Amino acid sequence: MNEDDDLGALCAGAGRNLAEAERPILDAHGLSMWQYVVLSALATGAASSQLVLAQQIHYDKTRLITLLDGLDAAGLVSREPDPADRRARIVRLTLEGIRRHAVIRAEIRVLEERKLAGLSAEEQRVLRSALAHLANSD
Amino acid sequence: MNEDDDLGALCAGAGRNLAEAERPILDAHGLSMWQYVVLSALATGAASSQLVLAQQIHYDKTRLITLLDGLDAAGLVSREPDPADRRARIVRLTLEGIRRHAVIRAEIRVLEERKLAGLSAEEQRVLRSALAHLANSD
DNA sequence: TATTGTTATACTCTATAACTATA
DNA sequence: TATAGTTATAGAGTATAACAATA
Repeated sequence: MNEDDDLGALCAGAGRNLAEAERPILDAHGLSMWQYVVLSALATGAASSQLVLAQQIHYDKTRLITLLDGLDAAGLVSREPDPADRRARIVRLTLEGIRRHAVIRAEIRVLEERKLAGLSAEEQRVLRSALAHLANSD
Repeated sequence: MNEDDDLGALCAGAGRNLAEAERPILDAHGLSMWQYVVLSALATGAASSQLVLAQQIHYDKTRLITLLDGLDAAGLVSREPDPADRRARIVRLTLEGIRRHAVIRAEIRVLEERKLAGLSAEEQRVLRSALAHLANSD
């Protein structure tokens, strides 16, 4: 992976490296990457519907169902009908879901710090800022 | 996509954004993303075997075959037996492959510059350097 | 009539195993 | 015996269509 590669190739390489390193952590907790993505999304607040959650994480609404089934069975998320629109189901973390997500995230943060070793604090700040910029640019 | 998200999520978000923007360019040239990845890998020099090429781009050697079949049929790559080991086939870009890759890469670079607008030259340099570091870190 | 959640189905992508040829 | 390329098959992942409940 070379610095004058396409930007997309660089992002893909970094993302693959991180994903491979995170897999053992998620495996140890019995979660898939997508399930962890759901927990992370819900950690910032409940989703007003499953459709909204699916769009938020760029995932298919039909596939989200089995994903939530697993998290529900594990007691990590709850789905309750929205009183204001009983078609929709509000998805939120349970107390156990909050705790489990915090544990996994902490482990992943430790891993990230190891991966980022060698970069200055300023370089790390620019990296995060630039990636966020790219993710939201048109 | 928020700056204090997991680094993996940030890379995934930036990578998805770039990939979606690049798709129309590749579609216009009748190539898949993986086929472009092959052209890019070969642009830096011929691959001594298909197995080496597969490992280089983190792709399955069995899937690489149909990928190369397509590129071969399009006249963009050639596969010749290695005189030193006739089991292996040396893969290289044809003249047309070199030309086509250069054209596509130029279009992608223009796109990248648009995506990077808003970041200073120094920030862009740090971004590329940090991503290359992440892609190769243990 | 439109939308949410759901299920069922088809399709694509990826991984595994076995075969041929060379070494 | 081991390896490169290939093919065929099975499996996982993803997308599409149709249905029930509610708006």
